[in-house]
Amino acid sequence: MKKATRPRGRPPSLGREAMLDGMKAQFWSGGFSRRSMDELARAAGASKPSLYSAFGDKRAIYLEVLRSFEADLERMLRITLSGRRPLASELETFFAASVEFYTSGENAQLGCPILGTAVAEGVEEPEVREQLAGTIRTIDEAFLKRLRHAVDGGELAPAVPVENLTLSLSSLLHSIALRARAGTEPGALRAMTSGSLDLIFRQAGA
Amino acid sequence: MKKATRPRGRPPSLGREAMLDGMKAQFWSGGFSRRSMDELARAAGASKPSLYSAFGDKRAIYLEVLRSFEADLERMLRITLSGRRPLASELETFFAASVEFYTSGENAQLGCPILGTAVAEGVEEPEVREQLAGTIRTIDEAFLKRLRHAVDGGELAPAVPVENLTLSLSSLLHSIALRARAGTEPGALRAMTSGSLDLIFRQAGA
DNA sequence: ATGATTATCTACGACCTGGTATGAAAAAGG
DNA sequence: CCTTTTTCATACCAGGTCGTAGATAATCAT
Repeated sequence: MKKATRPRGRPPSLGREAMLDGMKAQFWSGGFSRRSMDELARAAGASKPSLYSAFGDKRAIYLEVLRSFEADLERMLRITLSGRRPLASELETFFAASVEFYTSGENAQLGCPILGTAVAEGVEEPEVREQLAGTIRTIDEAFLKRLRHAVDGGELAPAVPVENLTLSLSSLLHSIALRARAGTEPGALRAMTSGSLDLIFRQAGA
Repeated sequence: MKKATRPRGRPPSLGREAMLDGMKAQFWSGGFSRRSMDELARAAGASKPSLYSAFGDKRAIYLEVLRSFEADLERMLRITLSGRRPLASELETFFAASVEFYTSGENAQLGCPILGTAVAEGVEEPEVREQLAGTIRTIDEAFLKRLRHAVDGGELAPAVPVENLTLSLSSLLHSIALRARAGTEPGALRAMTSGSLDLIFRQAGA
C-alpha cells in the first residue's frame, strides 16, 4: 500500500518547488528590492495570497530562493570537483561552467544570483547576510576539500599551502561573478580564468 | 579683483558636494533601492525639492554618489601606489587600508560602496552598470600601472606576467569587499590579504 | 524701496508597495 | 446529496514611493 491517501480538502495546484522555480529568475535579475509581489506571483504562476500562505512574506520567499540557488551550486560543485579527474582539469571545467552560467542570461549577463543580489541587501537583512556568508563558506570548503584530496592523492606536494590556494580560487570566482554582472564578455572571462589558473598552479609548483 | 560677483538671486545654502557628502553613507549602507528620497533629503540636510532641482531624480543622485566614491578610490590608489616605496610594501598598505575602509562601519561592515551596491542594480540600470564597469577598470588599471612601473624599475623580472598578476590582485580586492559586507571579521580579512599577497609574489618570483 | 531672480520648503497627488479579507472552487467523508 | 476541509483568486486596504505645484525667503539690480 502506497501512501496514496489524499489529504483532505482541495489539492494544491502548484507545489512550493514549482513556485520557487518560477520566481528564481525574477530575483536573479532584479534582486530582492526591485521585484514586487505582483511580479513574483505572475512568475510563479500563482496568486499573491497563495504565495503568502505557502511562504509567509516576501523576505521568506527570497531566502528560499537563495537556498535553492545554493543547492544548485552545491550540486554543481559536487559534480565538477568530484575528484575523479585531474585537479587542473576539474577546475577548468568548473570555472568554464561558472562563466557559462553567469553569462547565460538572454537579455543581460546576470552574474551569480546569490553574490550579485544578496550583497546589497545583506547589511540591513541579517538573515540574508547569513545566507550569503553561508554560500561563501560553501565555496571555500568545496575548493579546500578538493585541494586536500589532491594532496592526499599525490597530485599536489604536501608543502603546498592549500588554504591560500583555496582563497585564490574563491577570489577568482567572486571576481568573475562580479565582472559578469558588470558586463564583461564571456571571452574575456574565460581568458581571465585560464590565465589565473595557470598562474595559481605555477605558483603552487604543481 | 576676485571672481566674487555673486550670481543673481538667493544663494544656495548647500552646494552639491555638501549634499552628496551627506547622502553617501545612506547609499553605502542601503544601496539604491532601500533608500527613499525622504531619507536622502534628511541626510543631505536639504529638502526634497532642493535635491530634485540640483540633481534631477533619484537615479542621478545615486550615480553622482557612485562617481564621488570612485573619486575617493582613485585618490586612495594614487597615494598608496605612488611608486615611491617597494612594491610589496605599497600593496600591503593599500590592502590594509581597504580592509580598514570596508569594515569601518559603526553598526555593520559595509564593504565597498560601489561593488557592494551597484552590482544588484546594474542589470536593469545601464548607467549604473556602466559606472560599475568603470570602477572595476579603474582598479585594474591602477594595479597594472604599478606592476609595470615595478618591471621598469627592476623590482620585478621582465618575464613576470603582469596582466595575470593584475587580475589576481583585483580578484583579491573584489573578494575582500564581498566578504567584508558579508560579515567576515577584519582579522580574517587581514590574514587573507597577507597570505594571498605572499602567495602571489612567491609565484611571481619577486 | 521696488522688482527681478534664484533657492527653499510645506503640502500634496498619483501611483505602487506589501499584505489581507472574503467568498468561490475543488476535493474527501458521510 | 450535503457538509467539512483545504486551496484559490478577485478585490481591496493602509502606508509608503517618487516627484511636483505653489507659495515664501533671500539676494541682486536699479
